[in-house]
Amino acid sequence: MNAETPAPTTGPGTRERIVRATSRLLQRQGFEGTGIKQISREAQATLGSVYHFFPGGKQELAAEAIRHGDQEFADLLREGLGSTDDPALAITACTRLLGEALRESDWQDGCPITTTALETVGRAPVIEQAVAEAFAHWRAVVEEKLHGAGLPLADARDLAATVINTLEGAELAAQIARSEEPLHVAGRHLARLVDTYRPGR
Amino acid sequence: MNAETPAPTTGPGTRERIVRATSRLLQRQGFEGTGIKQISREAQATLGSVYHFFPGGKQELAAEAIRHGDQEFADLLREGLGSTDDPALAITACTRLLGEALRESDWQDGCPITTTALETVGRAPVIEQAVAEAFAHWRAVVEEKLHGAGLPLADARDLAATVINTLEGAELAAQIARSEEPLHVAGRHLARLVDTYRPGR
DNA sequence: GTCTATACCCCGATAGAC
DNA sequence: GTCTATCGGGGTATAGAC
Repeated sequence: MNAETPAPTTGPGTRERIVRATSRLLQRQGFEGTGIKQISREAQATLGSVYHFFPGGKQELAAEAIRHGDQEFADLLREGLGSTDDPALAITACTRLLGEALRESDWQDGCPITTTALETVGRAPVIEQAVAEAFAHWRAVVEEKLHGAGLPLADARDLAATVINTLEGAELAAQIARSEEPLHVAGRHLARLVDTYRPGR
Repeated sequence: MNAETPAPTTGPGTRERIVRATSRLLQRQGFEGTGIKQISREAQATLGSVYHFFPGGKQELAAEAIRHGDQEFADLLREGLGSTDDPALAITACTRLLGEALRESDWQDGCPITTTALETVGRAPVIEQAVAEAFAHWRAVVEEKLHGAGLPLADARDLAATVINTLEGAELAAQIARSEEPLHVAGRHLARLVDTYRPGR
């Protein structure tokens, strides 16, 4: 069923190096600010290889990179949410992880897909689709945590949306201010909000 | 003190047309996706005029456009916040205004500065400065409303940050989903959060 | 699958006439 | 202040050898 048969002892194959490099560049420079030549350079692949794997050009490549960023961010959410049973504390754990990653990258590595998402609203359907799926995925991860902790499904769903949206906004603010504080404040407020929906208070 | 002496009966002058066109284009296409030639075309000005008024080139022009968008967004916030004394209801009024504007523009006109802000993090100081001032301005507008409604100053300050950040994230989600719902959910959650800080409950 | 060369276009910025 | 012409470089994408 799987057509891929990579060599056993080598590192990531060409296709994967291209996707990874694209994901990182889109995160830091956005779609319009990133060139395919730059991608091929950073991925240590030739331009011919890029178009061999992604005949749809820059848009197809960006859509695949968005899916890569989707998984990356979901992994971070799962790590934070899995650190404790308490749903409110679990969310503040996420804000802490996000703040640390942001500081360590000198405030460069924010959400891996937001910049590209904004640049392509209403003008690149394949990318928009990948973006919409990523956000839905992240909301589902949070919703599952909140519902699993005893919150009614409808509340968990709405709260998950606001959790993701507030994390997005706070991460942007943290990048602009070059400070983890907006994320920490968001963590406290989200925890407080979630607690108002808890059965046992 | 003021060097400007515009003709009395004419419309906006060349400089202002350029700034307005730039602001709209940055809102919809971002910094890297917008060309100076396109700006001069839409502003009905020549390339020479653009560089006459903005010798610092694209960055200086973008910084000025950010300041324009700053005022625009602040005006919308003041309109929403001024619609009622109740601070929680005032915030939901803002989400309603944002949702209407978004829908009317076919989900194109989100926050006027976010895309450019993200694209230029850590790489264009004059733009970053204008962006930081805009966000501080918006937080101050919300903070004043909350403090004026009786919230302690420290609470009002922190809440204002989360209000702005959540509005940013919800607006992004609304553009992606092509739906006002994320903004409405954000409005309900923010109102609920603010209410937990109110003295009289 | 990988590589080079290249077609064709638009970019930001400048020069200098009017 | 306005306008046109142009410079040098980089953009996406393709062709075709190996």
